[in-house]
Amino acid sequence: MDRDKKKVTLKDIAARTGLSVNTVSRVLNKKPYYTKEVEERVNAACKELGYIVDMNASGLRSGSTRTIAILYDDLVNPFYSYTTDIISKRFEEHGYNLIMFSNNDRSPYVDYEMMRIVMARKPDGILSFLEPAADMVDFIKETGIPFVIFGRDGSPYGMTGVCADERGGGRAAGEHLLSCGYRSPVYVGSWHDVKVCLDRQEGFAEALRKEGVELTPDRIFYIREHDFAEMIDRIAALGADAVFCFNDMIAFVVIEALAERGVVAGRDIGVVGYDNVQQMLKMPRFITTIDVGGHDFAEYGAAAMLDLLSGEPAGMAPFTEKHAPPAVVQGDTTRPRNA
Amino acid sequence: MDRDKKKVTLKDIAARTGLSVNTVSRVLNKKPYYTKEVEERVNAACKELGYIVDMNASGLRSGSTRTIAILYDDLVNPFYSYTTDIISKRFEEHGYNLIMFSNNDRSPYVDYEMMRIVMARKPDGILSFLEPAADMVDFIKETGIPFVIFGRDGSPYGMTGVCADERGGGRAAGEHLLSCGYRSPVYVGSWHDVKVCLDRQEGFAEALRKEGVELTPDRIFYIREHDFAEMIDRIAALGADAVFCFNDMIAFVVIEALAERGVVAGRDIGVVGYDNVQQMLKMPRFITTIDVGGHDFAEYGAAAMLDLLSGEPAGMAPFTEKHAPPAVVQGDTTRPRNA
DNA sequence: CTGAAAGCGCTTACAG
DNA sequence: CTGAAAGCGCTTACAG
Repeated sequence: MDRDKKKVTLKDIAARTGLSVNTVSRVLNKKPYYTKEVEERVNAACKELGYIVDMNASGLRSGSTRTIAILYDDLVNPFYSYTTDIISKRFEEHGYNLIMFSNNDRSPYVDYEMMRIVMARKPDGILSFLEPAADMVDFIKETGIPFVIFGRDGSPYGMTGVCADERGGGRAAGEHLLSCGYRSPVYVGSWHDVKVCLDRQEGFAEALRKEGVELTPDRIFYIREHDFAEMIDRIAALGADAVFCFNDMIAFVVIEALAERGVVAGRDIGVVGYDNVQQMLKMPRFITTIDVGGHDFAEYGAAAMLDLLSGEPAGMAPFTEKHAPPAVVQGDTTRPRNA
Repeated sequence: MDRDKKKVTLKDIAARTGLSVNTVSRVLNKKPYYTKEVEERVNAACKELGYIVDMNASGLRSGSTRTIAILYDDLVNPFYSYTTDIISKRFEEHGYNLIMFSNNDRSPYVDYEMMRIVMARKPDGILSFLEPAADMVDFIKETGIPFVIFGRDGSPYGMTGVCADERGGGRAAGEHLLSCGYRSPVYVGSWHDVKVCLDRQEGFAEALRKEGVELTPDRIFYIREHDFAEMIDRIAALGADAVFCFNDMIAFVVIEALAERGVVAGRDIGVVGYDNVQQMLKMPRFITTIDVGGHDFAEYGAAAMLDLLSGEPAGMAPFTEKHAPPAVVQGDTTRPRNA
């Protein structure tokens, strides 16, 4: 293993073995037609010289870079980092590496500026935690690159999306709050135009309506579109007795802000989040949340992408058909109230 | 913007403008020597045809791929995802993209198998949350690729490492536990051979010793090397009244396991973590932990890498010289005891 | 200021 | 079964 400071290329292996670069390449890529003896000579020389393939050169010629782009807005949310961790491991097993692209929290959308940077890397596939902007849908399809939207419904775009039963999750949250005796809840979403956000909202409203509680527009907030302090003030002013949040990260900041006003979650107000990130972090249970089965969900997303990459249609059964529906995980932030 | 399904290359722009690919390339890379008129023609054609550079081809020829490799073992730990998020944003501003490499939690080390896969991508720089394995130090140096170890001391390897005052953090934890009246603490580290883990341990032991409390070997555990259940049993059997954990993620599982045995953190036993991940997640404060200033720390790491990439020596002042020392953040998991 | 040629390190046809 | 040639899409010297 006497490696040189200068980089070792196929040419060096060819010279060392007396073979052509062509043959060396064929052996390393396990293409048919070479003798056992040649194979051993090549492998010995590679080991001896410390040969490492250049995937950039390989990708340029072959058209496949063996990379997957991951598009996200907030890696700190454990829902994303947990999913990314699992997905990256699965991809690495298949010889793919992940390239990360953050939209710097600008919006919940993949826009042209972002796609430019992504396309410059010529990924074999794109896994996005963001929905495509309306004017990007055709662009993305025309690239011909497998595109999987994770945690978002793909059907509005005619794309492969991996999501769970979002309405069902919202309903579960609503039913839980009602069963605890909360009668005056509000919803805190992320963005008004993100479909999963609306799905959870509608499922939530549906469950409330069934019991005669109306989720009127003044009880619906989008944290990314409101001034935060003002939003908290209005929730307090409404005399809300419960908050259903689009996800746990939103719930955390809401709980914190309410606490600063002396309103304690679980005691003075009920709070339900979504995603069960405390389990992903192996934290002691704290928040009442909706669990969609994060581990299986991530695996399912990885499988969807690998299917597309192997040229198969994304004809997977929806996640909800093969897995348990979203379920309430009871924490300290909701409790039965004296009616 | 009538883009074609087939990819648009410099050749197409050259044909469209009547210039050579050479000139087009020079304009796009803002190399000196071209007229304003040529520049405008090139830009118009690029926009019209939807040209996007191929960074693989560019990197192959120029020798710089504009990518940074990130090496990690556990992206779910918010200390890593938070840092990665900040670093990736900073790098993207400078035209670099991140490629992720997980060692699948095998060990706290970068080994040859991992470096092979990394090197195949020809990154311009490597930012590692893992220390290099002993036999990898020379190999890594010989690559000539800027290598920054984040959250780890680089000096044992003669490499650039970004870490805070780890001994000081351990001391702070020890002093805090003593000041609360805990007299019989244990330490739960990660791996016995990771320097920061030992540094925190030694700082901790030092603070205890000063007050006549000895951290004997039977009171030191490494979670990655012990059977977990057995470790918890032994902590209970020792009659420990406090636990200092290497980081918050370890503290979380320890708190959970103790709770299952009816030992409640904050009530029956004091627990101190490290990193203040609850703040990174904007969660309500829960655990007592040591804060090193995560945001500045990440920025500092990004700056160290960017310095190296621009050819400057990594002659930065140690993080601790320019920032506040590690400090205790009081949570619910420790409280003053009746002496 | 612009262009023709060479070459980065591979893989892909195509010959033999 | 192996090799010589071409080419992926760029950028880098080098001419003019």
